[in-house]
Amino acid sequence: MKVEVKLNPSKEEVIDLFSRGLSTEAIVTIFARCNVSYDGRAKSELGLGDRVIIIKPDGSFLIHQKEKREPVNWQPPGSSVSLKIGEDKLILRSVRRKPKEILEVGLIDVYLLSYFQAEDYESLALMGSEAEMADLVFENPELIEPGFKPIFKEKSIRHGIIDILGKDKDGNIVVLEFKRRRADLHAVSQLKRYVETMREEYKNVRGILVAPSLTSGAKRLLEKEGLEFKKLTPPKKEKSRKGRQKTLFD
Amino acid sequence: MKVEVKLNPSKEEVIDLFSRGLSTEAIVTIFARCNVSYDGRAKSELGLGDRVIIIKPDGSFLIHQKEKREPVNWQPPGSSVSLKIGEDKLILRSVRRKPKEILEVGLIDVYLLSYFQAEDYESLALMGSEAEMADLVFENPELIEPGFKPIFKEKSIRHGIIDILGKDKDGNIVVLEFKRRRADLHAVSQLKRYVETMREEYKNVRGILVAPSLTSGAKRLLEKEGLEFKKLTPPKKEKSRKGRQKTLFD
DNA sequence: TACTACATGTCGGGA
DNA sequence: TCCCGACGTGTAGTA
Repeated sequence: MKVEVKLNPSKEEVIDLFSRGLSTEAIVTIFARCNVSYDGRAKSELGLGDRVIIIKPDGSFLIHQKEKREPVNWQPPGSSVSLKIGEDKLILRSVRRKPKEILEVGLIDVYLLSYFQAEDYESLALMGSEAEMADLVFENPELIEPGFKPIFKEKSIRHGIIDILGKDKDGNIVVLEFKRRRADLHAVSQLKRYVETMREEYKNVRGILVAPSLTSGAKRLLEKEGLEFKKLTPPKKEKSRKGRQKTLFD
Repeated sequence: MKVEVKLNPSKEEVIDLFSRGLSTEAIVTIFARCNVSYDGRAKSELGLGDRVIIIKPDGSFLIHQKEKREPVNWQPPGSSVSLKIGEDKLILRSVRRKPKEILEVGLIDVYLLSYFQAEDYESLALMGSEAEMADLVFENPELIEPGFKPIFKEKSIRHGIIDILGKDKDGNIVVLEFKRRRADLHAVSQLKRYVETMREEYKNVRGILVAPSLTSGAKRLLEKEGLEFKKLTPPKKEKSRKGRQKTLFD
């Protein structure tokens, strides 16, 4: 049986179903009225309300309110969960070792408890990352400018890691920084850091920010610093593989 | 009835329960074998497997595999969901308008479908943020050094926003940048950007990175740039309120 | 483990 | 709306 579910379970049924879910490497999902305390890197309190609680077999622990993409509280993979019997309620507790973090959920009223023995051997194939932009340029340097020659990819230097380091047709050293989305001040600062580091050792160092667009502030700073911009949108091509996956959109 | 649930629902039952869940502003949760296609800012494909799907009344759409804190695919709040009848399967589709993004889930086998009319009027009270560090220093400037006088908080300048801008006992301008956790290269670059912007107009500008600690690289860059470090850990004090919330830890 | 940087980041605040 | 920066960011890759 892949799924077990109990509506309005008693305390004993919660304990039973929860422990069976845990031991069978299932995803445990709980709909409950609860309050939540967290203490770790920060500290938080959440008063009573109805939430969806998900506990994954890898220790991930999610508490979702009825809005937003983000869980209101959580614990990352590797955390250890336990269910304790409090005075008048059950308490779910998840502990992370390093850094030490404790999440406690007071289960005031459990509306539903379920577990799901999910079988999943697939992982996501994503297209359009910054890495793919850099790969594309490394293979097709003329996308930057005629005569550009990439030399290093992911080149570690004193104060960071340069996406692509190369030379232009005049022998200038060129630092490329890629952004898959509109580049902001942060991106310019990053490029500037790499360029300044290279200039400690070399003359004639150019810095080019490669992105689909720039924020107004990024453009301002880029120009002030004498850095350059090259418009390029990340490719959404599938990486060449033997068996091509058909998509739902086909 | 707050919760409705159906094990191994038929197509018709999926359609019925799903639409009732949507119309009642409930959180809809589905355990299913599915495949997923996404196209928008990036593009992705996910082959067949068992996942937990959550659709919130604000349009948030989450697809969780059995590992990790992060959903493998998602749609943010404001997206519009619909359920279509495909040739041999149901297809869940969520559309975001701007930027245009489409998420499609092919429901091969629905093990469980439920909805949960969650009532929740509470929001998270979090302690230990960077903003609280800055507030603390604004109230207690001597935490930085004797004679420090904070003047502006969240001061917008040409290339960014300075956390705290003030003067030291000798009349030097002081830029403070706060990090609630170990500060890295990025943090130093950020501080350097603010300091350089201020130096366009003023002499004697100091920059101090205020954080619990520094990465090795951050320390290296900070020293090279003549910037300073002040160790400070974010406070986890509750903001003063009338009714103090008792925690589960009490 | 620490460091570095990406992310379909998400989210909130301010102009 | 865009811009800017924080986030208990999480996550992957690498030394």
